[in-house]
Amino acid sequence: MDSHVTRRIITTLRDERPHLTEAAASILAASNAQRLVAAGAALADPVRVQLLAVLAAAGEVCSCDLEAPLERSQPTISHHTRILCDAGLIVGEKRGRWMWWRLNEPGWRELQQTLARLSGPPLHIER
Amino acid sequence: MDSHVTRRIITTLRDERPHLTEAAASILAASNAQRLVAAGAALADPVRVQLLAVLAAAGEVCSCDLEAPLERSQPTISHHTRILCDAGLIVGEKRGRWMWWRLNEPGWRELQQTLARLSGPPLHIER
DNA sequence: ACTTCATATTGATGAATGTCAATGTAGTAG
DNA sequence: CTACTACATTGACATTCATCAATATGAAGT
Repeated sequence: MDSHVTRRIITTLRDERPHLTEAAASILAASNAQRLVAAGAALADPVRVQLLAVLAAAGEVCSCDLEAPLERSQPTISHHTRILCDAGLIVGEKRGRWMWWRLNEPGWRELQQTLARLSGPPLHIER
Repeated sequence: MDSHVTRRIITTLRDERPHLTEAAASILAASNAQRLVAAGAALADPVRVQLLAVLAAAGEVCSCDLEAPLERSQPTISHHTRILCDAGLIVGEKRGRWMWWRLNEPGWRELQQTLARLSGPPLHIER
């Protein structure tokens, strides 16, 4: 018998406790978890983190100007910008032949909210 | 020195533009970037994110009670807890033969500060 | 039209990663 | 000491990923 399992628990689950899965879902819905994983994967590479730092510093940078600071080939830069874009962390705008990238503030806000909810002071960030 | 770069283009780089690298470093130091990459890698797996959600919901859970909700073998659970622990997102305490895991609040705080700095606080977190 | 430049895509390759069975280690109880 | 339990580690395998060369797309200028 598994007896002692959890210590601090949400009131609704205190007695039941069969599936921590449900309690976890109440904190992090599946769709949010999925986006968080994508954001994590985007942040899981030093080149991409450096890329974000460059954008944070310069505000807006085109792809070709990323090759030098990141010391990667053009296809590799394109690969990384795509991953960051898909994760919602940056957005690109094509002007002429240049692709201008910048941080996507809404994406960052959502990420930080998800992390706040997870790391969670058991508070009500609640709508 | 201009230091505070804040987000919009820095005057010193507008014309010069040789090294975005330095401007990026002023926003995200190498050691912080490294920790961010580790945290990102830790969050880049759905099983680990689920594990974090379980801990967030239950407060403290031992390894053996993670196998069922995560639907993974014991070695795999051990593998994931190790990665999350190395990333500073969880901490474990051995009591008896059980390993009790919980979220590591300082680690989360640091991560959120790094993200806030990267995402371009319209503010002055300024040091 | 043609040329040039910036970017995206494809294909290939070596490296990293998630998974589990098998085994090792340590703590508890008998 | 022996047996059992919780967890960690090792080894092997399949998958994913980062990288670049080569090629394709597209946009602007001549």
